[in-house]
Amino acid sequence: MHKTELILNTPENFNFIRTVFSHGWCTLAPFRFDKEDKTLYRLLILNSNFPVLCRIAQRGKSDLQITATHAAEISPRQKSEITRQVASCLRLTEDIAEFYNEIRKFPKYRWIIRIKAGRLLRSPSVFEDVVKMICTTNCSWSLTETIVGNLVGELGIPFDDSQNCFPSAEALTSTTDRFLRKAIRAGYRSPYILEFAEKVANKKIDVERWRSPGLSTDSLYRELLSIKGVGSYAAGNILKLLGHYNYLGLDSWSRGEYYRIYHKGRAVKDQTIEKRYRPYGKWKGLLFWMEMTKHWYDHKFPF
DNA sequence: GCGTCCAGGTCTACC
DNA sequence: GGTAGACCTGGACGC
Repeated sequence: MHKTELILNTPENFNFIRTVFSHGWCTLAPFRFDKEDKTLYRLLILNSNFPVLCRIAQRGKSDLQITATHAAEISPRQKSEITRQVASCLRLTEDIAEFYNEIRKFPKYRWIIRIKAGRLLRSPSVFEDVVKMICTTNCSWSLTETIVGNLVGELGIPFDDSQNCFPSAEALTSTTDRFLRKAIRAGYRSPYILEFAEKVANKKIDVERWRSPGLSTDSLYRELLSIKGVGSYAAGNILKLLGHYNYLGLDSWSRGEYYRIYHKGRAVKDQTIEKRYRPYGKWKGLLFWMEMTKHWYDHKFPF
């Protein structure tokens, strides 16, 4: 195996741990976080079929150190592709300052600026984020981990005996509904995953384009809802990973947190929740998520 | 050990 | 546009 050391500069308002722990993605394969060493591990794919294991850790105040392990020498272009993918996962190029400027007007939310939170970890590809989001619907987190772990273990390109990359759309289309149900345990989500993978593999939709700047949030939301298995919860949260925060993406967990924080556990209509966050405009989805997960930062990350 | 309920929803049919 | 019922799985819970 070959090793390559890379340095990634980070913005002043970036916090590595807050970003890794922004939601549960860091526990889903092929992400892995070592809490002892405060190190994020991630398998990346270069040139469609060349796996690279990245060990990502804080180095000093404003740098990340990436230790890439790979089976053959890599070119300068491949090195820059590694840093590009890691930067994209950690949202390093996203201008979070605009969000901070907006919430600075509200003293109760200044804690977000103080701890440099607000960047949400995402996958190297939109395809992976969408598949994973479908796998979070209507089930426990442990089942999501099982389904994603099985997808990676059964269909991903192997890096070594114990670690695989996230499978491509093409790899998923080579399977069957029965395989996804029985071997992957994806249940009724199986035809949804298969249909989405087929659309991507056959280039009927170009989901990676969704990360392009300047796209209309509402048209992206409608496009997401047209994917079978993606409803308002999934679409709202996929949008957050695309850098659009206009939708709350409510689910039973976040509703429960809202009821607990604002209504002593009593259920209220979704419209009531929407109304509370309306003043925050295009940032309301991000602000909602930060507020519902504040206790993770105060106490302990639950995953 | 077994049955029931429900969890970080969505789809379809029906009104 | 609103609602009811079906849908996979697996862990928690009561008996």
